[in-house]
Amino acid sequence: MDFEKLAARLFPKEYPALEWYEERYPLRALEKGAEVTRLAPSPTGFIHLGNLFVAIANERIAHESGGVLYLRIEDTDLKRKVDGAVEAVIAALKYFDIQFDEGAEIGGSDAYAPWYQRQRAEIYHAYVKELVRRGRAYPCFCTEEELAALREVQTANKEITGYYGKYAKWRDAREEEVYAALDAGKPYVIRLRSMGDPAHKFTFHDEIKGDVTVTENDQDVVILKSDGIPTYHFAHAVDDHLMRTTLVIRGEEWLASLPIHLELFDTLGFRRPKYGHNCSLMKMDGASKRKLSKRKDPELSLSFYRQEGYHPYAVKVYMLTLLNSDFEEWHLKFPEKPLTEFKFRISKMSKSGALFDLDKLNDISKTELSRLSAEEMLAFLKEWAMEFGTEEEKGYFADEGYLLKALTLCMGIGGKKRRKDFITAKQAMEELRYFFAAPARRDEYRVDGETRAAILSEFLSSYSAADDAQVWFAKVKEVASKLGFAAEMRDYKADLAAYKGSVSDVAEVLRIATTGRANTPDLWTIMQILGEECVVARIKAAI
RNA sequence: GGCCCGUUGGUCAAGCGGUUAAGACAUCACCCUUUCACGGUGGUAACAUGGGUUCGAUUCCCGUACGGGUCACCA
Repeated sequence: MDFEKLAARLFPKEYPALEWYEERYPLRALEKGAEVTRLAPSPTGFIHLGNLFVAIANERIAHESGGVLYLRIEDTDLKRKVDGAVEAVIAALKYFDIQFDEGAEIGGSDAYAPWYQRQRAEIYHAYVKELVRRGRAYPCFCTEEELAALREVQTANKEITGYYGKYAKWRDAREEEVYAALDAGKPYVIRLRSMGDPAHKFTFHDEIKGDVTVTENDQDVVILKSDGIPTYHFAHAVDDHLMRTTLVIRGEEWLASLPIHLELFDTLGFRRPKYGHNCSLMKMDGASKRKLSKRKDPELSLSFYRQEGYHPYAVKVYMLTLLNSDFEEWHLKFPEKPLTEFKFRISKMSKSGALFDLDKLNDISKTELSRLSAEEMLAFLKEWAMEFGTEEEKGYFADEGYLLKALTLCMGIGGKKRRKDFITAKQAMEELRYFFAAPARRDEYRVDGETRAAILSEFLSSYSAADDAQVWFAKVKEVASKLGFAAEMRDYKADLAAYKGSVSDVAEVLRIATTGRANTPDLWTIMQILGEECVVARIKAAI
């Protein structure tokens, strides 16, 4: 077989010599030890927690080592492409504070562009042509049906499935056959002529998994699809080499195809990058664990967390606690320190998959939200409400001073005495509702209507917004004793039968009448914020 | 099914041949308290399993079980 002739036939176009690409995309001038990492999503428009998980690891390692994080778009599969997906992915990652240095739509250096694989077709062709010329790649005219039939036979014979060795029909096809097929205009793919020996196993050092045994690849994998676009495997090799990636951190689902990638790097004469295959985030599905899936877990998409109003910082903190086991302790010790000061290490990443724990995320969210200053909280709530809130909720921001007051005095935001009432912005807006709207009663009264009316009227008769907290509560106690409730909890507990209830029952009636709910922050404070007129009106309405 | 990876409380996890086997979340009890939230104190709860190696194995080796990943012209 005349490979030179075949290469010219397959790729009539003259491409620059491969050395030209090496010079066009030179080694990056970075400090020793600096890692170049990347995120390479395919534009399906869907990005979930698992993607963020990997993204944070890549970002931390690149930036902590003084390196670079870039964004490449793997749009080689037309079937999966969704319009506007790239923008959606970038927006989602930006929301969670993933800072790229360069890449698609990032606006940094374009020295290693283009960033979309579809725009890199010529580069791939130049390399494939060279491979054909060297006899290391060849055209294959098998149809999908033929390949499916082959798979069936192999499965029936309990052999390894795939296109390899004696099953690689076009691997050593005669020249006439190849040209006949070409002349007939048959569609074809280009395959790698693998030189691997499946009997040969070797140890590969993975940055996360440690030493793993891998078997040499002997599959003549497709490197160029019939539409002239490379498969992931080939694009990975060419792009990560030319973009000078030093460390590839990706999901462990890629570990199985590592032998292919290694052979590709080697036959192309590229220096292999380091690899770290991290475990996927898992989720309980009935009684068993399984990795997060785009299709099955829409509630795990990043947009879901935005809609719910989880604070991006909290999500990031949670991801980091899963990513590096000692992060949680560090963050507990230095809650004020910026996350970037934590010594993130790839070696501290877990080898086994972690189960996503919503309880834990919620706890972290409450804590982080309670640490926000009132102004930060206001800004956070506003941003969320303007995008996802109801019209009513948007209206809460008409008087920001009032909302700020409610947040500070009542919810204890930004103060010393912190409450942890809120998990999400969505929930916070619901909790804040009674500051703005007449209470829709959510919780039921426990005392009967008659007593209730008596309590409320009695309270109203002496209520004054000018009273301080002590005086106010003393008056509530008076109402209690007047109506047969214990003014002191101590007395009540000592002799349950002697009273109709305690002052807490009286307070509950007042609380529900003014806010609609049995559980709220300090009632006196709430009344101070609402103002006398409003309180009186609400209580009257309740009577 | 073949190949690869993993297995410490319900969950995330420290541990790297000798420990009363950390810590966090969840859970339970109590304290604080006009409710809730916060905070405090304490409790329940774990080395998958069988063999080795060793004076001694959670830790090292082998098998078994269980869980996960992967076997495309998808990434």
